[in-house]
Amino acid sequence: MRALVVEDERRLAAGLRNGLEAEGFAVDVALDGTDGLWMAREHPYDAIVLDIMLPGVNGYRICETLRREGIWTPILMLTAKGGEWDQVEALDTGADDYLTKPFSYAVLVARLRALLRRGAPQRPAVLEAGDLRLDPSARRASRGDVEVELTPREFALLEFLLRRRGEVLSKREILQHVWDYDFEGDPNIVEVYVRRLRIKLDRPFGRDTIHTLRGAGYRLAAHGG
Amino acid sequence: MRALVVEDERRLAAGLRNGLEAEGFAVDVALDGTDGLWMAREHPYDAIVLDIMLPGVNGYRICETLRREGIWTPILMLTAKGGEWDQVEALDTGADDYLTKPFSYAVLVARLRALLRRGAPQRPAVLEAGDLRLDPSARRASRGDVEVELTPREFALLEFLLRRRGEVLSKREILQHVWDYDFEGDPNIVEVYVRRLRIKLDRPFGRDTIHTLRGAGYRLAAHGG
DNA sequence: GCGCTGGTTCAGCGGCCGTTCAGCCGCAGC
DNA sequence: GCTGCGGCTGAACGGCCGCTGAACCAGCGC
Repeated sequence: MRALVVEDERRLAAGLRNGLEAEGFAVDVALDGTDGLWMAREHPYDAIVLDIMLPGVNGYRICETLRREGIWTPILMLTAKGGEWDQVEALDTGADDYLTKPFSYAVLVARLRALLRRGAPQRPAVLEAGDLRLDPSARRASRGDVEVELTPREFALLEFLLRRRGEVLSKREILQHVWDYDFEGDPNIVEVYVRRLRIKLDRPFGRDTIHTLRGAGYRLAAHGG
Repeated sequence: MRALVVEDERRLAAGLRNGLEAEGFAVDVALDGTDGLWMAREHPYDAIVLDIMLPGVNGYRICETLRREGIWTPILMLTAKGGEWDQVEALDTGADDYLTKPFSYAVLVARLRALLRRGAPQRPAVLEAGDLRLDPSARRASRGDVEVELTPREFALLEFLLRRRGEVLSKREILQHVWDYDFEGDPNIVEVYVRRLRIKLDRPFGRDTIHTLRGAGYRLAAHGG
Protein backbone atom coordinates (compact mmCIF):
# COMPACT_ATOMS: atom_id res chain seq x y z
CA MET A 1 0.00 0.00 0.00
CA ARG A 2 1.69 3.19 -1.18
CA ALA A 3 0.28 6.54 -0.15
CA LEU A 4 1.16 10.03 -1.29
CA VAL A 5 0.79 12.93 1.11
CA VAL A 6 0.67 16.39 -0.47
CA GLU A 7 0.93 18.91 2.35
CA ASP A 8 3.00 22.06 2.74
CA GLU A 9 3.01 22.39 6.52
CA ARG A 10 6.13 20.43 7.30
CA ARG A 11 5.11 19.44 10.80
CA LEU A 12 1.75 18.13 9.69
CA ALA A 13 3.34 16.37 6.73
CA ALA A 14 5.84 14.65 9.00
CA GLY A 15 3.10 13.69 11.40
CA LEU A 16 1.04 12.17 8.61
CA ARG A 17 4.04 10.27 7.34
CA ASN A 18 4.71 8.80 10.76
CA GLY A 19 1.09 7.99 11.42
CA LEU A 20 0.53 6.29 8.09
CA GLU A 21 3.79 4.41 8.19
CA ALA A 22 2.79 3.11 11.59
CA GLU A 23 -0.33 1.79 9.86
CA GLY A 24 1.76 -0.05 7.32
CA PHE A 25 1.74 2.37 4.42
CA ALA A 26 4.77 3.24 2.34
CA VAL A 27 4.52 7.02 2.32
CA ASP A 28 5.86 9.64 -0.06
CA VAL A 29 5.53 13.32 0.80
CA ALA A 30 5.28 16.24 -1.57
CA LEU A 31 5.59 19.71 -0.03
CA ASP A 32 3.97 21.71 -2.80
CA GLY A 33 1.36 21.32 -5.48
CA THR A 34 3.70 21.08 -8.44
CA ASP A 35 5.67 18.25 -6.90
CA GLY A 36 2.51 16.57 -5.76
CA LEU A 37 0.94 16.57 -9.18
CA TRP A 38 4.11 15.30 -10.73
CA MET A 39 4.51 12.47 -8.26
CA ALA A 40 0.88 11.47 -8.51
CA ARG A 41 1.27 11.26 -12.27
CA GLU A 42 4.48 9.28 -12.20
CA HIS A 43 3.81 6.68 -9.52
CA PRO A 44 0.92 4.32 -9.05
CA TYR A 45 -0.23 5.16 -5.53
CA ASP A 46 -2.98 3.32 -3.76
CA ALA A 47 -4.24 6.48 -2.09
CA ILE A 48 -3.53 10.21 -2.03
CA VAL A 49 -3.98 12.58 0.89
CA LEU A 50 -4.25 16.06 -0.56
CA ASP A 51 -4.30 19.45 1.12
CA ILE A 52 -6.29 22.12 -0.67
CA MET A 53 -4.24 25.19 0.20
CA LEU A 54 -0.89 24.59 -1.42
CA PRO A 55 1.87 26.66 -2.99
CA GLY A 56 2.23 25.97 -6.68
CA VAL A 57 -0.89 24.21 -7.84
CA ASN A 58 -3.79 24.01 -5.41
CA GLY A 59 -5.56 20.82 -4.40
CA TYR A 60 -8.63 21.29 -6.55
CA ARG A 61 -6.54 21.67 -9.66
CA ILE A 62 -4.46 18.63 -8.86
CA CYS A 63 -7.55 16.55 -8.30
CA GLU A 64 -9.25 17.78 -11.42
CA THR A 65 -6.14 17.27 -13.53
CA LEU A 66 -5.54 13.74 -12.34
CA ARG A 67 -9.12 12.75 -13.01
CA ARG A 68 -9.05 14.32 -16.41
CA GLU A 69 -5.94 12.33 -17.20
CA GLY A 70 -7.63 9.13 -16.19
CA ILE A 71 -5.89 8.60 -12.86
CA TRP A 72 -8.47 7.31 -10.44
CA THR A 73 -6.46 6.75 -7.30
CA PRO A 74 -8.68 7.37 -4.27
CA ILE A 75 -8.16 10.91 -3.02
CA LEU A 76 -8.81 12.14 0.51
CA MET A 77 -8.84 15.92 0.67
CA LEU A 78 -7.90 18.06 3.64
CA THR A 79 -9.96 21.23 3.80
CA ALA A 80 -8.84 24.06 6.03
CA LYS A 81 -11.77 25.18 8.11
CA GLY A 82 -15.38 24.22 8.14
CA GLY A 83 -16.28 26.32 5.12
CA GLU A 84 -18.85 24.01 3.66
CA TRP A 85 -18.36 25.09 0.06
CA ASP A 86 -14.79 23.92 0.21
CA GLN A 87 -16.11 20.48 0.89
CA VAL A 88 -18.70 20.52 -1.81
CA GLU A 89 -16.13 21.65 -4.32
CA ALA A 90 -13.71 18.97 -3.19
CA LEU A 91 -16.20 16.26 -3.97
CA ASP A 92 -17.28 17.86 -7.21
CA THR A 93 -13.76 18.06 -8.59
CA GLY A 94 -13.45 14.33 -8.16
CA ALA A 95 -12.16 13.74 -4.64
CA ASP A 96 -13.51 10.64 -2.97
CA ASP A 97 -13.69 12.03 0.53
CA TYR A 98 -12.49 14.96 2.62
CA LEU A 99 -11.56 15.80 6.18
CA THR A 100 -11.68 19.17 7.89
CA LYS A 101 -8.68 20.27 9.92
CA PRO A 102 -8.10 19.67 12.70
CA PHE A 103 -8.76 15.95 12.55
CA SER A 104 -7.66 12.94 14.51
CA TYR A 105 -5.50 10.16 13.13
CA ALA A 106 -8.14 7.64 14.10
CA VAL A 107 -10.61 9.23 11.74
CA LEU A 108 -8.06 9.78 9.00
CA VAL A 109 -6.95 6.18 9.05
CA ALA A 110 -10.48 4.81 9.27
CA ARG A 111 -11.53 6.83 6.25
CA LEU A 112 -8.46 5.96 4.27
CA ARG A 113 -9.18 2.32 4.97
CA ALA A 114 -12.76 2.79 3.85
CA LEU A 115 -11.51 4.33 0.61
CA LEU A 116 -9.09 1.50 -0.01
CA ARG A 117 -11.73 -1.08 0.75
CA ARG A 118 -13.79 0.45 -2.00
CA GLY A 119 -10.77 0.43 -4.24
CA ALA A 120 -10.25 2.68 -7.21
CA PRO A 121 -12.32 2.06 -10.27
CA GLN A 122 -9.38 0.93 -12.34
CA ARG A 123 -9.03 2.47 -15.75
CA PRO A 124 -6.32 0.57 -17.55
CA ALA A 125 -5.03 1.95 -20.82
CA VAL A 126 -6.06 -1.00 -22.95
CA LEU A 127 -8.99 -3.22 -22.14
CA GLU A 128 -8.70 -6.89 -22.93
CA ALA A 129 -10.66 -10.09 -22.68
CA GLY A 130 -8.93 -12.99 -24.34
CA ASP A 131 -7.98 -11.88 -27.83
CA LEU A 132 -10.51 -9.08 -27.76
CA ARG A 133 -8.79 -5.73 -27.35
CA LEU A 134 -10.05 -2.21 -27.05
CA ASP A 135 -7.96 0.92 -26.77
CA PRO A 136 -10.16 3.79 -25.59
CA SER A 137 -7.63 6.53 -26.22
CA ALA A 138 -6.89 5.40 -29.77
CA ARG A 139 -10.51 4.40 -30.32
CA ARG A 140 -9.57 1.05 -31.76
CA ALA A 141 -11.04 -2.35 -31.24
CA SER A 142 -9.68 -5.64 -32.51
CA ARG A 143 -10.22 -9.34 -32.31
CA GLY A 144 -6.87 -11.07 -32.52
CA ASP A 145 -4.99 -9.31 -35.32
CA VAL A 146 -8.11 -8.16 -37.08
CA GLU A 147 -9.17 -4.60 -36.44
CA VAL A 148 -12.92 -4.14 -36.15
CA GLU A 149 -14.72 -0.94 -37.04
CA LEU A 150 -17.25 0.23 -34.49
CA THR A 151 -19.64 3.14 -34.42
CA PRO A 152 -19.43 5.46 -31.41
CA ARG A 153 -22.35 3.80 -29.67
CA GLU A 154 -21.09 0.32 -30.34
CA PHE A 155 -17.71 1.37 -29.03
CA ALA A 156 -19.15 2.84 -25.86
CA LEU A 157 -21.17 -0.28 -25.19
CA LEU A 158 -18.21 -2.58 -25.74
CA GLU A 159 -16.06 -0.40 -23.52
CA PHE A 160 -18.58 -0.59 -20.72
CA LEU A 161 -18.92 -4.35 -21.05
CA LEU A 162 -15.15 -4.72 -21.04
CA ARG A 163 -14.60 -2.51 -18.02
CA ARG A 164 -16.97 -4.69 -16.11
CA ARG A 165 -16.28 -7.99 -17.77
CA GLY A 166 -17.35 -10.98 -15.77
CA GLU A 167 -20.20 -9.08 -14.13
CA VAL A 168 -23.85 -9.31 -15.07
CA LEU A 169 -25.08 -5.98 -16.32
CA SER A 170 -28.78 -5.36 -16.49
CA LYS A 171 -30.22 -3.51 -19.43
CA ARG A 172 -31.19 -0.75 -17.05
CA GLU A 173 -27.62 -0.42 -15.86
CA ILE A 174 -26.28 -0.43 -19.38
CA LEU A 175 -28.76 2.24 -20.42
CA GLN A 176 -27.73 4.45 -17.52
CA HIS A 177 -24.05 4.21 -18.35
CA VAL A 178 -23.88 3.96 -22.11
CA TRP A 179 -26.91 6.07 -22.89
CA ASP A 180 -28.13 8.96 -20.77
CA TYR A 181 -28.62 8.44 -17.11
CA ASP A 182 -32.33 9.13 -17.49
CA PHE A 183 -32.81 7.53 -20.88
CA GLU A 184 -36.53 7.09 -21.39
CA GLY A 185 -36.67 5.13 -24.60
CA ASP A 186 -37.15 1.47 -25.36
CA PRO A 187 -34.65 -0.82 -23.59
CA ASN A 188 -34.81 -2.92 -26.72
CA ILE A 189 -32.08 -0.68 -28.05
CA VAL A 190 -29.61 -2.52 -25.85
CA GLU A 191 -30.59 -5.77 -27.50
CA VAL A 192 -30.13 -4.21 -30.89
CA TYR A 193 -26.63 -3.03 -30.07
CA VAL A 194 -25.61 -6.23 -28.38
CA ARG A 195 -26.66 -7.95 -31.56
CA ARG A 196 -24.57 -5.59 -33.66
CA LEU A 197 -21.53 -6.22 -31.51
CA ARG A 198 -22.06 -9.94 -31.81
CA ILE A 199 -22.29 -9.67 -35.57
CA LYS A 200 -19.04 -7.75 -35.70
CA LEU A 201 -17.04 -9.40 -32.95
CA ASP A 202 -18.33 -12.91 -32.47
CA ARG A 203 -20.05 -14.25 -35.54
CA PRO A 204 -17.16 -13.82 -38.04
CA PHE A 205 -14.77 -15.46 -35.59
CA GLY A 206 -17.01 -18.24 -34.41
CA ARG A 207 -16.92 -16.85 -30.88
CA ASP A 208 -19.48 -16.32 -28.18
CA THR A 209 -18.28 -13.51 -25.97
CA ILE A 210 -21.41 -11.71 -24.86
CA HIS A 211 -23.68 -14.02 -22.94
CA THR A 212 -27.35 -13.39 -22.38
CA LEU A 213 -28.56 -14.19 -18.89
CA ARG A 214 -32.26 -14.27 -19.37
CA GLY A 215 -34.07 -12.07 -16.90
CA ALA A 216 -30.79 -10.68 -15.56
CA GLY A 217 -28.81 -8.99 -18.28
CA TYR A 218 -25.61 -9.54 -20.24
CA ARG A 219 -22.17 -10.68 -19.25
CA LEU A 220 -18.94 -10.41 -21.16
CA ALA A 221 -16.77 -13.49 -20.79
CA ALA A 222 -13.91 -12.50 -18.50
CA HIS A 223 -11.21 -14.38 -20.38
CA GLY A 224 -12.24 -14.21 -23.97
CA GLY A 225 -14.77 -16.28 -25.78
CA MET B 1 -33.10 7.55 -7.67
CA ARG B 2 -34.87 6.31 -4.59
CA ALA B 3 -33.58 7.28 -1.20
CA LEU B 4 -34.60 6.07 2.24
CA VAL B 5 -34.35 8.44 5.20
CA VAL B 6 -34.35 6.81 8.63
CA GLU B 7 -34.76 9.57 11.18
CA ASP B 8 -36.97 9.85 14.24
CA GLU B 9 -37.00 13.62 14.65
CA ARG B 10 -40.06 14.40 12.58
CA ARG B 11 -39.03 17.93 11.68
CA LEU B 12 -35.61 16.88 10.50
CA ALA B 13 -37.11 13.94 8.62
CA ALA B 14 -39.56 16.20 6.85
CA GLY B 15 -36.81 18.66 6.03
CA LEU B 16 -34.67 15.92 4.56
CA ARG B 17 -37.57 14.67 2.51
CA ASN B 18 -38.20 18.10 1.06
CA GLY B 19 -34.57 18.80 0.40
CA LEU B 20 -33.92 15.50 -1.33
CA GLU B 21 -37.12 15.59 -3.31
CA ALA B 22 -36.11 19.02 -4.56
CA GLU B 23 -32.93 17.35 -5.79
CA GLY B 24 -34.92 14.83 -7.74
CA PHE B 25 -34.94 11.89 -5.35
CA ALA B 26 -37.97 9.78 -4.65
CA VAL B 27 -37.88 9.69 -0.85
CA ASP B 28 -39.29 7.26 1.68
CA VAL B 29 -39.12 8.08 5.37
CA ALA B 30 -38.96 5.65 8.29
CA LEU B 31 -39.44 7.11 11.76
CA ASP B 32 -37.87 4.34 13.78
CA GLY B 33 -35.22 1.69 13.42
CA THR B 34 -37.51 -1.27 13.05
CA ASP B 35 -39.37 0.29 10.16
CA GLY B 36 -36.15 1.50 8.62
CA LEU B 37 -34.57 -1.91 8.65
CA TRP B 38 -37.68 -3.48 7.22
CA MET B 39 -37.97 -0.97 4.42
CA ALA B 40 -34.30 -1.14 3.55
CA ARG B 41 -34.61 -4.89 3.28
CA GLU B 42 -37.70 -4.88 1.15
CA HIS B 43 -37.03 -2.12 -1.33
CA PRO B 44 -34.08 -1.55 -3.60
CA TYR B 45 -32.98 1.97 -2.62
CA ASP B 46 -30.15 3.77 -4.33
CA ALA B 47 -29.04 5.40 -1.10
CA ILE B 48 -29.90 5.39 2.60
CA VAL B 49 -29.57 8.28 5.04
CA LEU B 50 -29.41 6.77 8.48
CA ASP B 51 -29.50 8.38 11.90
CA ILE B 52 -27.59 6.55 14.61
CA MET B 53 -29.77 7.34 17.60
CA LEU B 54 -33.09 5.71 16.85
CA PRO B 55 -35.92 4.11 18.77
CA GLY B 56 -36.24 0.43 18.00
CA VAL B 57 -33.02 -0.68 16.32
CA ASN B 58 -30.12 1.78 16.32
CA GLY B 59 -28.27 2.85 13.22
CA TYR B 60 -25.17 0.73 13.79
CA ARG B 61 -27.24 -2.38 14.05
CA ILE B 62 -29.23 -1.56 10.94
CA CYS B 63 -26.07 -0.96 8.98
CA GLU B 64 -24.43 -4.12 10.24
CA THR B 65 -27.50 -6.22 9.56
CA LEU B 66 -27.95 -4.96 6.03
CA ARG B 67 -24.33 -5.60 5.14
CA ARG B 68 -24.46 -9.06 6.64
CA GLU B 69 -27.49 -9.81 4.51
CA GLY B 70 -25.68 -8.68 1.43
CA ILE B 71 -27.41 -5.36 0.91
CA TRP B 72 -24.76 -2.89 -0.21
CA THR B 73 -26.78 0.22 -0.84
CA PRO B 74 -24.61 3.26 -0.09
CA ILE B 75 -25.30 4.43 3.46
CA LEU B 76 -24.73 7.94 4.75
CA MET B 77 -24.84 8.05 8.55
CA LEU B 78 -25.86 10.97 10.68
CA THR B 79 -23.88 11.08 13.90
CA ALA B 80 -25.13 13.23 16.72
CA LYS B 81 -22.12 14.80 18.36
CA GLY B 82 -18.60 15.25 17.12
CA GLY B 83 -17.32 12.29 19.09
CA GLU B 84 -14.80 10.88 16.67
CA TRP B 85 -15.35 7.29 17.74
CA ASP B 86 -18.90 7.47 16.58
CA GLN B 87 -17.57 8.22 13.18
CA VAL B 88 -14.96 5.51 13.18
CA GLU B 89 -17.53 3.02 14.31
CA ALA B 90 -19.93 4.16 11.63
CA LEU B 91 -17.40 3.40 8.93
CA ASP B 92 -16.37 0.13 10.51
CA THR B 93 -19.90 -1.23 10.66
CA GLY B 94 -20.10 -0.74 6.92
CA ALA B 95 -21.37 2.79 6.38
CA ASP B 96 -19.92 4.55 3.36
CA ASP B 97 -19.84 8.03 4.79
CA TYR B 98 -21.10 10.04 7.73
CA LEU B 99 -22.14 13.56 8.60
CA THR B 100 -22.14 15.21 12.00
CA LYS B 101 -25.20 17.14 13.04
CA PRO B 102 -25.77 19.94 12.48
CA PHE B 103 -25.05 19.86 8.76
CA SER B 104 -26.12 21.87 5.74
CA TYR B 105 -28.17 20.51 2.87
CA ALA B 106 -25.49 21.59 0.44
CA VAL B 107 -23.03 19.24 2.06
CA LEU B 108 -25.54 16.45 2.48
CA VAL B 109 -26.56 16.53 -1.14
CA ALA B 110 -22.99 16.82 -2.41
CA ARG B 111 -21.92 13.81 -0.39
CA LEU B 112 -24.92 11.79 -1.41
CA ARG B 113 -24.10 12.55 -5.00
CA ALA B 114 -20.51 11.51 -4.42
CA LEU B 115 -21.73 8.24 -2.94
CA LEU B 116 -23.99 7.58 -5.89
CA ARG B 117 -21.24 8.42 -8.33
CA ARG B 118 -19.10 5.79 -6.67
CA GLY B 119 -22.00 3.43 -6.76
CA ALA B 120 -22.01 0.54 -4.33
CA PRO B 121 -18.78 -1.14 -5.27
CA GLN B 122 -18.60 -3.27 -2.15
CA ARG B 123 -19.83 -6.28 -3.89
CA PRO B 124 -20.84 -9.09 -1.64
CA ALA B 125 -18.28 -11.82 -1.54
CA VAL B 126 -18.92 -15.15 -3.11
CA LEU B 127 -21.39 -17.20 -1.11
CA GLU B 128 -20.33 -20.73 -0.26
CA ALA B 129 -21.53 -23.81 1.51
CA GLY B 130 -19.15 -26.71 1.11
CA ASP B 131 -18.42 -27.04 -2.60
CA LEU B 132 -21.52 -25.11 -3.52
CA ARG B 133 -20.60 -21.64 -4.74
CA LEU B 134 -22.64 -18.68 -5.87
CA ASP B 135 -21.28 -15.40 -7.19
CA PRO B 136 -24.03 -12.78 -7.23
CA SER B 137 -22.17 -10.16 -9.23
CA ALA B 138 -21.24 -12.55 -12.00
CA ARG B 139 -24.45 -14.45 -11.57
CA ARG B 140 -22.73 -17.79 -11.54
CA ALA B 141 -23.49 -20.84 -9.49
CA SER B 142 -21.40 -23.97 -9.35
CA ARG B 143 -21.08 -27.25 -7.54
CA GLY B 144 -17.40 -28.10 -7.32
CA ASP B 145 -15.97 -27.31 -10.73
CA VAL B 146 -19.22 -27.75 -12.55
CA GLU B 147 -21.08 -24.58 -13.41
CA VAL B 148 -24.83 -24.87 -13.03
CA GLU B 149 -27.30 -22.80 -15.02
CA LEU B 150 -30.08 -21.24 -12.99
CA THR B 151 -33.10 -19.18 -13.95
CA PRO B 152 -33.53 -15.83 -12.20
CA ARG B 153 -35.99 -17.22 -9.69
CA GLU B 154 -33.90 -20.26 -8.96
CA PHE B 155 -30.89 -18.04 -8.50
CA ALA B 156 -32.71 -15.71 -6.13
CA LEU B 157 -33.95 -18.60 -4.05
CA LEU B 158 -30.55 -20.21 -3.80
CA GLU B 159 -29.00 -16.89 -2.91
CA PHE B 160 -31.48 -16.40 -0.11
CA LEU B 161 -30.93 -19.89 1.24
CA LEU B 162 -27.18 -19.40 1.10
CA ARG B 163 -27.22 -16.05 2.82
CA ARG B 164 -29.11 -17.62 5.67
CA ARG B 165 -27.64 -21.08 5.52
CA GLY B 166 -28.08 -23.09 8.66
CA GLU B 167 -31.31 -21.30 9.53
CA VAL B 168 -34.76 -22.78 9.17
CA LEU B 169 -36.73 -20.70 6.71
CA SER B 170 -40.47 -21.03 6.54
CA LYS B 171 -42.21 -21.00 3.20
CA ARG B 172 -43.86 -17.77 4.22
CA GLU B 173 -40.51 -16.15 4.91
CA ILE B 174 -39.08 -17.40 1.64
CA LEU B 175 -42.07 -16.06 -0.24
CA GLN B 176 -41.65 -12.64 1.34
CA HIS B 177 -37.99 -12.38 0.42
CA VAL B 178 -37.66 -14.19 -2.86
CA TRP B 179 -41.07 -13.36 -4.24
CA ASP B 180 -42.96 -10.13 -3.61
CA TYR B 181 -43.51 -9.11 -0.07
CA ASP B 182 -47.25 -9.43 -0.54
CA PHE B 183 -47.22 -12.47 -2.78
CA GLU B 184 -50.72 -13.89 -2.81
CA GLY B 185 -50.29 -17.05 -4.81
CA ASP B 186 -49.93 -20.68 -3.88
CA PRO B 187 -47.05 -21.37 -1.44
CA ASN B 188 -46.60 -24.59 -3.35
CA ILE B 189 -44.41 -22.60 -5.67
CA VAL B 190 -41.67 -22.74 -3.08
CA GLU B 191 -41.81 -26.52 -3.14
CA VAL B 192 -41.64 -26.47 -6.91
CA TYR B 193 -38.53 -24.31 -6.90
CA VAL B 194 -36.84 -26.18 -4.09
CA ARG B 195 -37.35 -29.27 -6.17
CA ARG B 196 -35.82 -27.64 -9.21
CA LEU B 197 -32.77 -26.60 -7.22
CA ARG B 198 -32.43 -30.13 -5.89
CA ILE B 199 -32.61 -31.52 -9.39
CA LYS B 200 -29.89 -29.17 -10.58
CA LEU B 201 -27.63 -29.02 -7.55
CA ASP B 202 -28.10 -32.18 -5.53
CA ARG B 203 -29.36 -35.06 -7.62
CA PRO B 204 -26.60 -35.10 -10.26
CA PHE B 205 -23.96 -34.98 -7.54
CA GLY B 206 -25.52 -37.41 -5.12
CA ARG B 207 -25.88 -34.67 -2.51
CA ASP B 208 -28.57 -33.60 -0.12
CA THR B 209 -28.12 -29.90 0.59
CA ILE B 210 -31.60 -28.56 1.10
CA HIS B 211 -33.34 -30.27 3.99
CA THR B 212 -37.07 -30.30 4.50
CA LEU B 213 -38.23 -29.76 8.07
CA ARG B 214 -41.75 -30.94 7.94
CA GLY B 215 -44.17 -28.31 9.22
CA ALA B 216 -41.36 -25.76 9.70
CA GLY B 217 -39.67 -25.01 6.42
CA TYR B 218 -36.35 -25.61 4.70
CA ARG B 219 -32.74 -25.41 5.79
CA LEU B 220 -29.62 -25.28 3.70
CA ALA B 221 -26.78 -27.32 5.18
CA ALA B 222 -24.26 -24.83 6.51
CA HIS B 223 -21.17 -26.70 5.42
CA GLY B 224 -22.09 -28.35 2.18
CA GLY B 225 -24.10 -31.43 1.57
C1' DG C 1 -31.15 17.19 -53.69
C1' DC C 2 -29.12 12.66 -52.88
C1' DG C 3 -26.93 8.99 -50.77
C1' DC C 4 -24.56 7.42 -46.75
C1' DT C 5 -23.94 6.66 -41.85
C1' DG C 6 -25.46 5.85 -37.39
C1' DG C 7 -29.12 5.95 -33.84
C1' DT C 8 -33.72 4.60 -32.66
C1' DT C 9 -38.21 2.43 -33.11
C1' DC C 10 -41.23 -1.25 -34.34
C1' DA C 11 -43.64 -5.65 -35.04
C1' DG C 12 -43.37 -10.54 -35.28
C1' DC C 13 -41.76 -14.75 -33.48
C1' DG C 14 -39.84 -18.49 -30.82
C1' DG C 15 -39.07 -20.38 -26.61
C1' DC C 16 -37.99 -19.98 -21.83
C1' DC C 17 -39.62 -19.48 -17.25
C1' DG C 18 -42.99 -18.56 -13.66
C1' DT C 19 -47.08 -20.30 -12.10
C1' DT C 20 -50.82 -23.40 -11.46
C1' DC C 21 -52.92 -27.77 -10.90
C1' DA C 22 -54.08 -32.53 -9.94
C1' DG C 23 -52.56 -36.61 -8.25
C1' DC C 24 -49.45 -39.23 -5.38
C1' DC C 25 -46.50 -40.27 -1.40
C1' DG C 26 -45.30 -40.64 3.34
C1' DC C 27 -45.38 -39.28 8.02
C1' DA C 28 -48.28 -39.01 12.29
C1' DG C 29 -52.16 -39.63 15.09
C1' DC C 30 -55.96 -42.50 16.41
C1' DG D 1 -55.20 -49.93 8.95
C1' DC D 2 -57.49 -45.72 8.06
C1' DT D 3 -57.47 -40.74 7.71
C1' DG D 4 -55.62 -36.24 7.13
C1' DC D 5 -52.21 -33.10 6.18
C1' DG D 6 -47.93 -31.49 4.32
C1' DG D 7 -44.81 -32.04 0.96
C1' DC D 8 -43.39 -34.07 -3.70
C1' DT D 9 -43.96 -34.71 -8.59
C1' DG D 10 -44.82 -34.29 -13.49
C1' DA D 11 -47.08 -31.87 -16.75
C1' DA D 12 -49.30 -28.13 -18.95
C1' DC D 13 -49.98 -23.39 -20.25
C1' DG D 14 -49.50 -18.73 -21.22
C1' DG D 15 -47.09 -14.38 -20.76
C1' DC D 16 -43.08 -12.15 -21.32
C1' DC D 17 -38.25 -11.74 -22.63
C1' DG D 18 -34.93 -11.46 -25.86
C1' DC D 19 -33.85 -11.98 -30.92
C1' DT D 20 -34.35 -10.51 -35.47
C1' DG D 21 -34.97 -7.95 -39.76
C1' DA D 22 -36.43 -3.95 -41.37
C1' DA D 23 -38.04 0.68 -41.50
C1' DC D 24 -37.64 5.34 -40.14
C1' DC D 25 -35.18 9.55 -39.16
C1' DA D 26 -31.60 13.06 -38.48
C1' DG D 27 -27.18 14.75 -39.63
C1' DC D 28 -23.62 15.34 -42.92
C1' DG D 29 -20.73 15.34 -47.04
C1' DC D 30 -20.91 15.48 -51.85
